[in-house]
Amino acid sequence: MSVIDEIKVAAAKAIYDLFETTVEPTQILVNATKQEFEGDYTVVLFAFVKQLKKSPDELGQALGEFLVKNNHQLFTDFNVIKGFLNLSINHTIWIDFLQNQFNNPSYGMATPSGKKVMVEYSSPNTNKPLHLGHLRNNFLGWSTAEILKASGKEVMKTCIVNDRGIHICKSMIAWQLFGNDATPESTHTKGDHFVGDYYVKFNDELKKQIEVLIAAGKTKEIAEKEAPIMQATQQMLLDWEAGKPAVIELWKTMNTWVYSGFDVTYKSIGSDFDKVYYESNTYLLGKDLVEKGLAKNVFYKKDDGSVWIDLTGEGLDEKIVQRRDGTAVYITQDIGLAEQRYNEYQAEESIYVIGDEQNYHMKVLKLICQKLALPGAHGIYHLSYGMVELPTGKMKSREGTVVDADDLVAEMIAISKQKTEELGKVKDFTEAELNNLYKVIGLGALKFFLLRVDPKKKMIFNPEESIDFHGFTGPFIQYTHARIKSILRKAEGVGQKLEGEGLKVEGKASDLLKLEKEVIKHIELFPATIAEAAQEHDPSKVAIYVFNLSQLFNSFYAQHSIGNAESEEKKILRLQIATLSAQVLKTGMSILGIEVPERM
RNA sequence: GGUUCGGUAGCUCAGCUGGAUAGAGCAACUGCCUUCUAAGCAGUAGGUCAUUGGUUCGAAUCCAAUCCGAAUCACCA
Repeated sequence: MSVIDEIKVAAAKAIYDLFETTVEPTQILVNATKQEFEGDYTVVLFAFVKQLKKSPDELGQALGEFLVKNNHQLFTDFNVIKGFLNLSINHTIWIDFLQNQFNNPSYGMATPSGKKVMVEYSSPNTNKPLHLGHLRNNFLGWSTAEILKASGKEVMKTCIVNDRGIHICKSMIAWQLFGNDATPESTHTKGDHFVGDYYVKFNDELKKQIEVLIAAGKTKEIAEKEAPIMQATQQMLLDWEAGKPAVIELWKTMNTWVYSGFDVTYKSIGSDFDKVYYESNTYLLGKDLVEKGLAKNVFYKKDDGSVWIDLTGEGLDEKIVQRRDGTAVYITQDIGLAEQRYNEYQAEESIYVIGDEQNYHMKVLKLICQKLALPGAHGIYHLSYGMVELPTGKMKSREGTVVDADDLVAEMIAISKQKTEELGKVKDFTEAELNNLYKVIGLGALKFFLLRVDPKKKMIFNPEESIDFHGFTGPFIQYTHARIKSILRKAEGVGQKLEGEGLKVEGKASDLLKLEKEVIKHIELFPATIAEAAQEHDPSKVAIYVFNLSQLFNSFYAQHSIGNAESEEKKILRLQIATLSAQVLKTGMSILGIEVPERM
């Protein structure tokens, strides 16, 4: 139990003992005491003033006296200021905590609860390379999954690849027309970029053909439909659905190219999946659910044969679930896939990491699943994230303003290389060690930048200014970790003492210095932070936490010598603080998907 | 037009289940490397928390209205 929880329980008991009034511990508000007041944690009293018919000062005084008297192992002192009961925590609490945890490599990890969660993230199109928006999606999904694991859940990461449909046929047609049998190998191009280039070529050609038709007097709409390249694409989609061997063969070949490219990118950014679904396998799902829905009167049929659901009662619109020709629409596939995944895995929560442009779609999806009474419906959760925009506005592929994921990663690594060389601290590293370090720092900066803000907020990415290596950044935390490890290496001789009998407190606990205590207190909040981040599906909580811990440790470091502490006892205490700080920074960063180097 | 989300320092963001004098980072300015890594630390300056009203001991936080911005409301996916 965390210290804050202990305070809540003690305060609830005190209120019961003093006033014979039952108050739930969760109703008691406990905050960190503001710097300018004496104390560690503060109980806010106003909430109980009416209920207990006491003035805030009276109540605080009575409660404070009772708590200090009856919980002297927890509290040492108190003061009451304007309705706030400030409590000083017994230093032995912090020392004991430190003694128990400093050598625990899994500190912060909750015990497994056996509860299953599925996280779907990264839903790439096989006609476009990954871009900056995908990076936010990938980092968010991956990190959310790790945070859930750390909070005790069993997590399955999944991906759904959008590998079929009219847009996929576009790059296939363009390759047939303009490819001249070129391959990624023959052109030395990464497979996903190779295919993506043909998608661009398709659009260029289409534009030309439309202009010709418009010049011949057609309207824009008609020209778009009648353009020969578009008609060829429509035909190819029909051929694909009919399973025409030549088309399937081409489709498979080009997909292979794309996947080999994606693999390289996913590997470099650390994304992995326990299960990958392909839309070409799932796009026919959900049809039987349409029948069931009709039977249950959840859906209804219009005169033309199309099937709909009326969600106007929920403040939404009418939504089509099956076309008049009997084919399924996008949302129908999603319903079918939701059902299939629940049947396969029975996750109690199913998290979809998808951009906020699909808020409406996801709301409808969940509602329909609930109305159909699918077993997993209740657990559907849309982890909605805001778009990543450039200072010039939204990224637009037509205007060439899309920030490519591979390019960006390469640029980050180049910047970290340049900065590292300027500082010149790791000149003895081997070539391989250096390259690894550049990658760790560059990717760390990028991931931290994309994860440190609230997922649901849209963010602006300024390539020139956004990526800094100072302040609230990944490298700042990596640096703090590296510096701690340097100290620990130099103090290796006292390692046995650290792990042996440990620190003797013997009534000297009261001489915990302010910054020593502040660092320990913050470390003590780590499990609660993970639990909160898991609860809210919000990695930024962890990013902010590790940043604050780094700041605190750096202040501590600047003010107090660790290796040359005033006494042997202090030295051991500070080494333990340093050890546990490094441990927590490493764990915290690792669940964000960021490595921390031993040296930098 | 309907729905949803957002508006906090010059910039990027925390804080939002109501609590003490609204916090960080960047940028600007001052100091600190002959003792553990200065990718650091200490400090100065910078705010009508979009606006107006309401709820109450107390509002950046809750409610209402207004203004501004975004997303979405396809027999596309």
